[in-house]
Order: sequence, then structure tokens, then C-alpha cells
Amino acid sequence: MSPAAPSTTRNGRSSIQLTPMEVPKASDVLANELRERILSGEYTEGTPLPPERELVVQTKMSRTTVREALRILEVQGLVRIKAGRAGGAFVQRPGEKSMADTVALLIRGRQIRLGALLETREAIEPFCAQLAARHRTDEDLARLDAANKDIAAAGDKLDAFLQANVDWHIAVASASHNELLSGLMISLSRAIYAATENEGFIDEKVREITVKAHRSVTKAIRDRDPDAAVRRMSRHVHSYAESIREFEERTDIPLDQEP
Amino acid sequence: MSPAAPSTTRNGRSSIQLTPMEVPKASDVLANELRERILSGEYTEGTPLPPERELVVQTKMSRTTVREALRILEVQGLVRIKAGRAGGAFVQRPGEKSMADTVALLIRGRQIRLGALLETREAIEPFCAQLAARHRTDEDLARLDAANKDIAAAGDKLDAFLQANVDWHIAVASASHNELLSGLMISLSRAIYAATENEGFIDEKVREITVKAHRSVTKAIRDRDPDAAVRRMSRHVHSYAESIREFEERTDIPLDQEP
DNA sequence: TGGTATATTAGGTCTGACCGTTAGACCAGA
DNA sequence: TCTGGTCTAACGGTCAGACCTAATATACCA
Repeated sequence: MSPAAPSTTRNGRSSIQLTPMEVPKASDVLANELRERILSGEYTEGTPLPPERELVVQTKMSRTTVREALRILEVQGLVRIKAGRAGGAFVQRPGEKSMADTVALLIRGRQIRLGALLETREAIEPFCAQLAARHRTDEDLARLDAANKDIAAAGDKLDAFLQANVDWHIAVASASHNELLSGLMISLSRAIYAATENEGFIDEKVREITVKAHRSVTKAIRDRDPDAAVRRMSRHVHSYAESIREFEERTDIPLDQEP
Repeated sequence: MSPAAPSTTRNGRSSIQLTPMEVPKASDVLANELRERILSGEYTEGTPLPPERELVVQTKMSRTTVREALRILEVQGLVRIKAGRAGGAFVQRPGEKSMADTVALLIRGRQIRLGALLETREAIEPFCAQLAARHRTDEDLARLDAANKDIAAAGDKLDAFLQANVDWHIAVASASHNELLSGLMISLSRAIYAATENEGFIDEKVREITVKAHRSVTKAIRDRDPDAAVRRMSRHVHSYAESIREFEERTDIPLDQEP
């Protein structure tokens, strides 16, 4: 007797079950192959892939297909494509940029509230500060100090203030020496920047408080005091978020509100 | 006299200054146009874009160009392309999936340490639990309970245990009702799952502790007790991370270590 | 030596054709 | 009435070949 003979239903039919099958497209096959080689480290950063016409010869695929595969990798941030002689597809490791782009798409596409962005920052950034206090280098400190200087020098120029503000937050994230966290923070910072740049709530007082808070967190990081860093950063981002929330209530113009 | 007449240099040439200009590719132009329309909500989810050949007529571009534009949007998760009759490009909002894919690429591409993943989870998840305790619905609770049931029923089947584990963590994230945070957690959970599924450190004791911890966090969420939720979750993910770190030291096989 | 033409090599775009898959309608046999 | 076969139209997927455009290497000339 066969060990696993398919049983039969009332129709007398075999009850073999199949799952929906996927038939990959040629361009996907090539893209996957190349992606695997890039991620495995077989091609190091900056290595040029063969020219399109050469890939056509090697793969026996049409140029259309080859180009689609390259376009996929380009959008995923795995290659950078240059035109002209000595051009071609150059291997690139995905960086904060592709991450930030995806986050930006998610935020716009899902109409994520500004409040949710601020909440997320409240979750991540204190921890970043803690790690920064543990792992900071002198170079990290220099960047923090530079940002503090810029933000003090910004005066009442909103652009300069916001830019220096973002720079400082990114410097903290970088000092954590956790690339994933810093990538997230960079994405978040950009998104919050974009969402607040046209807001009128940043007045003299907000700027003053921000400068002070940044300095005190910077000091904790300089002194390698993780507890103080996490506490002060937590307080800072929380109060910043609160003042934005208050401002939104006050002005009664809730933007990006969920339906 | 003309108000802004360009001065002339010794060459007799006009001294008009131009900044470096970018010449976008045709496919990018179309992709940007369509992306803008999708994100602005002009096309709602599920609406089909015109067929490729129709876009060719409308845009006066070649089919090659149109297809490249659609491919870009597909990779960015903004459309889903189906072949066959009544096929075409259907509008899609970017979701956790595209986020998770990008995170996965970043992790592999940058060779991010498992330790960094665990750190990141330690940063995010306690905050998720806190929000979950505040905003949970009964539906959220049902999912948590279901995951708890599955994890208890998993016995010593590693697959089932890990899957139920991930389900529970995702359920917590969803209960926070912050789509950005939950998207991040889903990406993270998948990555940690992928990095630990072949590890032998999950023994009887680890499973037991995990089940208990999940239950206690679930209770805090059920009781709408944010403080307890954040405290217990923090303790749970921290001790989990610690035991992985210990295991890695013990087995002395540091994987994905930075150079 | 230094600028300038020219050739070469790459990607970017276009055309037109054909293939493969799918939904739907219709028909024929059990 | 169910089941399967067949046909057609409407899609995306793939292909081959051509030409355009940009960037650069290189030879050339003042």
C-alpha cells in the first residue's frame, strides 16, 4: 500500500492541494541574481557592472529585460547608473537615503499624523542619546559642538535654525554608532523638518529652550553619562512634541489629520 | 535703462550665471507625475492606471519609457502590476512591506550587527507597549491573546514558537495605533526572526520565560496600565537581548561582526 | 604645455513586432 | 447541470534593431 495515497472526495476526485504558484519575470530573475551578488559582497562598492549590451550577451536576454533589472536595482539603491563613456551601473550599498525615501513615502502614502512622527521620535531618540553617551568619539563631539554653534548663530532665521536643529539631532544619532537607529532618525528628522518648516510655532522662546536643551544633552554625552543623556533628551523631545501639539490645538488647523 | 541688464565681461559676453542643471530622464518625469497624483490622493487605492499603450498615446512617450516609469512605481510599492486581460497597474499605498524590504536591504547591505537590531528593538518596543496600553482596542487584545495561545501550543517546535513570537510582538506594535512605529517594528521583527531562526539558543528555559513575560505585558495592556507595560516590556526585550548576547559570546561565533 | 577636435563608449529613447497570460463568452458532451 | 474545450480580445512581457545623446579618452594642433 502506498504510504501517502491521496484521499478522494465525494466527486471521486483526488484531493491534492496546490498553493498558488508564482512565475517570476525574467527581469526579476536577473535583478535577484545581481542583488544577491551585490549583497553577498562579491562586488564591492564602486565596482562597475558590465555594460548593458555585455549583459545581453552573457544572459541571452534582451536589452529591455536587462535594463528593467538594472532599473529595479537602481530604485532599490543598490546601483548608481551613469551615462556616457566609462558610465554604467556602479555598485552601491543601500544607505540612509533609500531608507529616508521609503519612510517619506510611507508617511505621505498613509497620511501619517505629525503626532505619530513625534511619538516615534520620543521612542527612539532618548535611547540614541543613551548609546551616544556610551559610545561617542571625539569626532562625534565635534559635530555636536558645531551644530550647537550653528544653532546659536542662527538668530531669528528660521531656515538656519531648523537646519542646525536637524544637524544636531542627526549628530546625536550618528554618535550612537548604531547604523540602523541613525538611519531611522535621519528619516524621521527629515520628515519632521518637512512637516514643521512652514509652521509658525517656532518663536523666540522655543528657540531659546531648544538651545539650552541641546547644550545640556551635549554635556551629558560629553561626560559619558548615559542616564543623564536619556533623561534630558527624553524631556527635550517630549516638551518639544507637547508644544507642537499645543500649537496645533491653539491654531485649530489640524493638518494631516486622519479621516 | 533696463532694470537688471546683465553686465558684460571683458570678452564682451554676458555674465549671466547659471547653476548646474539636472536633466531628468523621461521615465523619471512620468514616474514623478504619477507618483504625485497617487500620493495626493487623486487616485484612490485599487484604481487602475491606464494601460501602457494608452499612456503612450496620452504622453507621446514610447512604450519603453512608460514601462520604465511603471517599473519604478512598482518597486517603490506604489502600484501593483498584473498581467493578462483586465490587468494593468493598480494603485497601492505603500505599506509595511516596502518598509520591511528596505530595512532588510539596509541590514544586509551594511552588515548590521544582530546586536544593533536588538538595541533598536529595545528602544522602540517598550514605547510601543506604552502606547498600546493607552490605545488598545478589544480587537487588539484578541490578537494578543491568540498569539499567546499559539506560543503556548507551540511546544518544542521552533518554527511555531518563533512565528507566534513574532505575531505577538507585531500585535503589540499594531495596538499602539501608530502606523509608523508598527511599520518599523514589523520590519525589525522580521529581521530579528531571520537572524535568529537558525540559532540554537532557544531552549526550554528561554521559551518558558518568554511565555511568562508576554503574558505579563499582555495583562498590563489589558489593564490599560502604561507604566507597567513599558516597564515589563523593557525588561523582557532587554533580558532577551542579553541572553542572545551571552549565547553569542559562549558559542564564540560572532556573526555579522563589524570589521 | 595646454587647449581643442574627434572618436569611442556608454546609457536613453523609439519603433514595431510577437509571445504568454488571463477574463469572459460560448459551446459540447456526460 | 456540471465539466471541460475553444475562441477571442485585452492586457503586460519580451525581443531585435535602430538612432539619439552624453561623457570621456585620446590624438592632435597651436
